[in-house]
Amino acid sequence: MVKVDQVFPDNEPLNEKQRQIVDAACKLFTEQGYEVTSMDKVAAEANVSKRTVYSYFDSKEHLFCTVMGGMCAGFGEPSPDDIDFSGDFRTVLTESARLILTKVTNPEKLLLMRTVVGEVEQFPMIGQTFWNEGPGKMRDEMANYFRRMQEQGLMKKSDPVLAASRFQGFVAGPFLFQTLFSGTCDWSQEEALGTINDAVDAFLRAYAPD
Amino acid sequence: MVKVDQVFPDNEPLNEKQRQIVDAACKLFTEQGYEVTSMDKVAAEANVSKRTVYSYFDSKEHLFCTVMGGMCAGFGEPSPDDIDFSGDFRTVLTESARLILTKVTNPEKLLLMRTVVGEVEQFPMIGQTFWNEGPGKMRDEMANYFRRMQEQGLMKKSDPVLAASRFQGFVAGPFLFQTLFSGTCDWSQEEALGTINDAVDAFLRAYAPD
DNA sequence: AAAATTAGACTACACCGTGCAGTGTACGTA
DNA sequence: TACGTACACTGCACGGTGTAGTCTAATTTT
Repeated sequence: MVKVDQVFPDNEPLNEKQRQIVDAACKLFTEQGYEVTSMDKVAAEANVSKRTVYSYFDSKEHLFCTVMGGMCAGFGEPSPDDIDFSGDFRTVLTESARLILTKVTNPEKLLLMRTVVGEVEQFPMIGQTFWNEGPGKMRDEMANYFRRMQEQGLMKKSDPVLAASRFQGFVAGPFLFQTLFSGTCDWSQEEALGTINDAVDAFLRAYAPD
Repeated sequence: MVKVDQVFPDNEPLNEKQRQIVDAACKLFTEQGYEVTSMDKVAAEANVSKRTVYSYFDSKEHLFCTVMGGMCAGFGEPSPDDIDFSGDFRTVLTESARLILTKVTNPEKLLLMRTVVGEVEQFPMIGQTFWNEGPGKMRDEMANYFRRMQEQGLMKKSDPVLAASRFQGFVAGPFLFQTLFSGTCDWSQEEALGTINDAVDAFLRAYAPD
């Protein structure tokens, strides 16, 4: 089993052929999953011979872990580190909600999420990486922020990690659950982004300091 | 493509062999997914010859849709219909949160959820069925309840469907997202159930009438 | 010229779905 | 009791297909 942290071992930029292969693999793996995607399809989609694919990647597993590791890192962008946590509570929550919703309503990121969920049983490291780079990181950053806010008396006392995940669920749940499970969604991307104020207002009512 | 609503066409009880096959298929499909599960494995797990499997199910697709349809129906149990919506707001919310969390922390139901997410691209009907029997039904029942509460002035005015999905995300998000994406969870099942009051209190603060 | 890349054949294997000969069992008939 | 029959089931082999990964000889690029 190839480990995700073995991929991209150095920071050498990918050459053109590698780029084509990785792009094709990203597309096919996220659209069809690991099993259904064959190395022949990858080579064809990349306009490259199968032998060239194998000259850069030892095996299908290796290729899969490489591209998934890269996409998990990409999922983390834009990063919660970019959020300005110095504004007032409402502003920070609004900015955070926007970050969450742009990801959760992005079609490519949704394909990635679906693939991660579908393959995490066979490739546990992928799930760990995705979580650590994406929702887990966001959750922990927000939890730290909530902790500071509570210490300053600007937020109701409560478990910061739990509150942070509740915020994520509160903001993203309505769109993410339906999209993941049913493959469709009652709301468009614009409608989803239009619910940010509603979510922030409600969350503020729940977590305003006593 | 076999449609889910073609499965279990009549209500004849399954005989013993059928039961063995369906049980084995449920186990393997949810543990490994559609592609990795072979009909030979199903037959072996069911202690039945492959020929017998094919005497009851025309194809692998047919078997998959049958067992997934059955499991989606099973996911709906216990049903939101069983909730007593006549109690006060807090009681109904607590009961609903318990229903959600017992499902979301149930290992077998988690395997089913993961499989649905993973295969919904290849089998869209499965996703529809799962949604309609499970989270979608719960959401709509709660939305109707919220609408009635708002009409009676017992709940803050807001989009009932959105509020219902927010409730689901608020209650289940902290555990479901991490379990689905990373394959692990920071909280045990007991700890998750222990957060019900916290969730209900916070939700009540957010949606108390003006 | 040397290195990279190509197309395509090839191996070894797994899988889906079928065909078939033979076994076990229940039940009806002499 | 003895026989015959219907029927479900088994075990195994097989055709056709798809796939991971290798090999080679030719071609292109540097």
